[in-house]
Amino acid sequence: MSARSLVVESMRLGQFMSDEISCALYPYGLSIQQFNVLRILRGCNGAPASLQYITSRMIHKTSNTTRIVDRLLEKKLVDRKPCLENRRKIEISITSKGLSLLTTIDPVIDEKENEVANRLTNEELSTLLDNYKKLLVTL
Amino acid sequence: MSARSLVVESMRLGQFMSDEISCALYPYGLSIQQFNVLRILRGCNGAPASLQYITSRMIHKTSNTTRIVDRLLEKKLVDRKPCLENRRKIEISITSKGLSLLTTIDPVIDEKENEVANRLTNEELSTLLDNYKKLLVTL
DNA sequence: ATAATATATTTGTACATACAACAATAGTCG
DNA sequence: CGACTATTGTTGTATGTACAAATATATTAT
Repeated sequence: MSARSLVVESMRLGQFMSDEISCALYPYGLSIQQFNVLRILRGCNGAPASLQYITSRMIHKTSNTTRIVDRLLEKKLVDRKPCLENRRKIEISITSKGLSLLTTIDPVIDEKENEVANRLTNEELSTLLDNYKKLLVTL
Repeated sequence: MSARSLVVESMRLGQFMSDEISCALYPYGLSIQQFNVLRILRGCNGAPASLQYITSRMIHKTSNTTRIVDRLLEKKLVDRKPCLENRRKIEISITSKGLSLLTTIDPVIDEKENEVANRLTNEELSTLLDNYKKLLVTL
């Protein structure tokens, strides 16, 4: 009985978290995946990233990074250049417009994240994250 | 720091669970949402369900139930009839073909669910589900 | 009874997901 | 070099997600 609940409730919680963040992002015109890509790029500290690298960091591994980056390009939040050393690759980097949008959004997301996390004690939170790790092992 | 992890890791785990189930369903030509709807209908024990009822039970509340039911109809796994008492409503029920497909799939999904759940002790599992409830409260 | 409102479902559009096929380039080995 | 294979990214198609508008019917209030 609990086995089924575990799967269903984990999906439900994941969806809930996703909804909370999507909702907070709505006023800024970003989808959660677009936001995710922007944060990955910011994490590169100026170094350009390949599509492959971005994909490897995304939550939904099979989502189509090409097209998500296309939309960020249209909004001029990222730049895309061919890589000179390896012409199969492209180099993607966040623009200053992208960085400043993230700076605006950061506190909103932080607050949302804290609001949810505060429903648990620190000990509960740490135990929960430990259990996530046990569950996430891919065999 | 853990607050951000909580959100991201909850999404990651939800995605992982979803992937596991989707993958198990692949040979049967059902998406996870289609499977979900079939199980909801089976739970009705013969009583027909409205679209509204089905939507209320789904994990992704905003998904478009009309179109998911359309695909189940094409596969003849469900029936759709206008409701005589209330002509705005439609009555959806699972067909015997749908029921027998579920019977085939059940053990496969059960095994997958147990495989994941067995990574935790019963106590860990029960604590985890309790914490899910605390997190899922909609304010 | 008519108008206003609420309910139940469908349709439209943009975006995302999942999978597979394709094209271009790079690396390897005869 | 030339064929083979691997890597990197793009494109196509079907399905699903998210939101809003439209349609049809039912209910409520005047």
